[in-house]
Amino acid sequence: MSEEATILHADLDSFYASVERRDDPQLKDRPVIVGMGIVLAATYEAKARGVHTAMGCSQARRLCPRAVFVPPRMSAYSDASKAVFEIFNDFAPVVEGLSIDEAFLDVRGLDRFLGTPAEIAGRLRREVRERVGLPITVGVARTKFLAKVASGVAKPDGLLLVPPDRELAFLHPLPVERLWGVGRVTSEKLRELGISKVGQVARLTEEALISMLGPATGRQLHALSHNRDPRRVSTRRRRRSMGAQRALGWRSAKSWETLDATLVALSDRLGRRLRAAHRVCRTVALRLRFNDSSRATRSHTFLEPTAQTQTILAEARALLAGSMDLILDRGVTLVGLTLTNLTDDCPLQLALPFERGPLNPLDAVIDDIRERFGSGAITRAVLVGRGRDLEVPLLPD
DNA sequence: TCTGGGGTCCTAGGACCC
DNA sequence: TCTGGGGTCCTAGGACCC
Repeated sequence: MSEEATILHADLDSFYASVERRDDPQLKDRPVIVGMGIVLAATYEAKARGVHTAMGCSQARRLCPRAVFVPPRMSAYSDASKAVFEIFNDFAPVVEGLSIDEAFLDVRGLDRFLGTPAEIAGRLRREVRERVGLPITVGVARTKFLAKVASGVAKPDGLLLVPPDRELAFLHPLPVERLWGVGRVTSEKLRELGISKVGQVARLTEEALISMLGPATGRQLHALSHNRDPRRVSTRRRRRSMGAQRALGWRSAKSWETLDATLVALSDRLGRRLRAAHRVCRTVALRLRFNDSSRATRSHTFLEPTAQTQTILAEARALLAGSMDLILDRGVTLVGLTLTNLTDDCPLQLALPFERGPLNPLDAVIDDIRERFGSGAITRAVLVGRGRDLEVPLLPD
């Protein structure tokens, strides 16, 4: 871990709404809200009036009558995102995208070429403004966590560097909701105990936090409240699941034909995405939401991975049929499919017994494949692990 | 304050294996 | 046959993130 603040967290402000404002000069001086039905993004004038994402549009209109409502244009946002990430890549050798509109950049060791981290952050903001026409906020700190907190505090259109000797003085007065992993439930638990500031969390022992919030959350909050975050900036890990869902509207009866048509559409969409990504899945999960806001998940794991729409659809239908009682009882408002246990769709995949021993297991696997298929059979190897797959370049003998 | 669509990770119980 | 210890995989639910 670097001793200096060299990690940047760059986050586009009100991304969708800013793109709309950039593309339509008439929106310059008015609050902009993107969404149909619910709010997907809102400019800061609208947010100041209490509008936030996932809020119903009718309520947003009441709170902010002057706002212009715009339907989303996903392809425009995707293009803008690509242009911004190109700039990110000009500024740092390692860029870790977190979503369509934010990324971590590690700028250590670039002083002589590009300037100090603060100078780099300033230039990055100017470039994004000039070349793509969008406002962006950048936080700079020694850890990923603190860089993200810094950008959150500096929003909108800001730049904030937290010097290493000011970290805890900056962090401890902030509300607990700034900690990564504190959402509605954890925040309520903490506030019931009279804990509302990060500094108060930092004064608790790890054992106390674990007994209050469970091992994972307890350990994480203890570490973060002391700004202990050893994660390095690294290029994005592989996706571990792929999903699609459809809201069916509220409190109206749905026919089985409607539900089945929804499953057909979702399976088709996911099958296409899976094949386009050259991946296969082994588990299909059906997700349901009901009139009373309760949820249920039903899943099935195949023996062999698949990317076929028909296989996915058949399993989705079986899972839906198995949930008939629940659906009749509670009324369904949302249907989703999630595919997990994703792996690469390799033309040849072998699972070989893995024995511990002095021999490098990868060498043993490679030898085995060469023995069976000839020495030219292997062009690349992918080690499938829990968190990420590792691609290993192989040199010919 | 009941709401979209896309994700990640954790927990816990049961089946099964050595 | 019973009991113990250690491990993996599957399923279901939940919290959290943008």
